[in-house]
Amino acid sequence: MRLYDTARQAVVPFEPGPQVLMYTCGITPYDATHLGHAATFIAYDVLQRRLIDLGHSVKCVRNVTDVDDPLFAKARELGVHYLDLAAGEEARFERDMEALHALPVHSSPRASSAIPDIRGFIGMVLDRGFAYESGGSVYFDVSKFPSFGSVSHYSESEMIAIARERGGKVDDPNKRHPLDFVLWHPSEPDEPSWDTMWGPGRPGWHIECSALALRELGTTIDLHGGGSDLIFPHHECERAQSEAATGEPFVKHWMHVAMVYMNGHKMSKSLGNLVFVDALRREWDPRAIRLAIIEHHYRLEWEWDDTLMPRNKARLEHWSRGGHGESGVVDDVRAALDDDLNTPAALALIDEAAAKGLGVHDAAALLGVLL
RNA sequence: GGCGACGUGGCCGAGUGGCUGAGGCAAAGGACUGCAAAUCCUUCCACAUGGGUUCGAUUCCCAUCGUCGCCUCCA
Repeated sequence: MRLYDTARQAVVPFEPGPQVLMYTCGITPYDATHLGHAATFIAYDVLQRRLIDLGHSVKCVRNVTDVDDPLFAKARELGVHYLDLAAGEEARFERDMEALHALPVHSSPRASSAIPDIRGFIGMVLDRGFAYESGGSVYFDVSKFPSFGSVSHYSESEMIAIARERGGKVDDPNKRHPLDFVLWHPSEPDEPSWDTMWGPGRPGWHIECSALALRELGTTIDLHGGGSDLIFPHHECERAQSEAATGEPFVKHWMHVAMVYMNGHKMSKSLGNLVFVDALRREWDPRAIRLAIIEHHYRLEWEWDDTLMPRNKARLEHWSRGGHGESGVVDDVRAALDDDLNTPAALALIDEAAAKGLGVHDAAALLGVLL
């Protein structure tokens, strides 16, 4: 199968061994799952299904970021403990994913479960000389890592210029280099804090994924994913610290899922242009929601609009009318998926077969849609 | 500013180096109806702009313009 690799900026063969090690960045559970989240994880679900269909076993880890600023802020606002908020939202996310018929992932480790791993991981980075302590924080030393930027393809001078332009942490006097990022930093008074040999505090944003990937999957993983908004800085920093810690390649293949738009803008909480999965599935068959998502190619940005659900409800009914006899379209669907996960083409093939009155149950099942 | 994506008829949205071009919605006309709705039939309308490559481009390349995204909150 061929997939686009963000780091190589090209569609390249993706030919993992019998067991595929896969890590996708999950959610920060402080609010309901919206279409953008669903689209991301459904894309990886379709990938997983095809890999299993090809005979692989897939070990997919999807973390839950339950130690993070937006979660603390929301918990503060609601007056609840951040872990209570996280547990509730995580459960809601799981229900949404289950309703959309997503395969269960191998594990969904929480950042809060990884503090000992993070401590050890930071120790590794420090021991190998890629990080330094300063002012109660531990920073990654970007100057020691020349290939910083090779995932996102920003040059160092560009990143510095941007950082300087935006102000903020560039001028942090504890930093040696403006692009150095935090591995560990002191907590605010009302934030959780853990003791370490370099001082009390909490993990930096990127470190949990590196520590969890190492803990659950080992030094080198086959495929790492997430939303395209995570490419920089998150995945750039993650790769740097992981390779610094282990000395081994971190990720063989980077796969990012494009953003979903609504009313011409990226679906985001600040704009309020959100469609929540739990609200949507009160009104529509979850299979139709899945179809509405995979009607789009994972790598292209797309816009949510009101015609999507009626159209895909009709599509679902159309497909269901065929008999159980198989049409031979399954192999065409496989070929479409192997071509950079071309789900729009796969749907078109099935539409066509269904229009001829052929059975498309197996082909639909390959996409995670049980008729 | 850097990087990236995109720009197809009123709207959404496939697709292809060659009589130019799915499908859906909308609209118009007709059939049907007591009148409508629904349904069915028919019709209308497009490949951002300028170059280049080519026998020939909407499709490939370059530039321009435009829209949008990312740039340490974000799937």
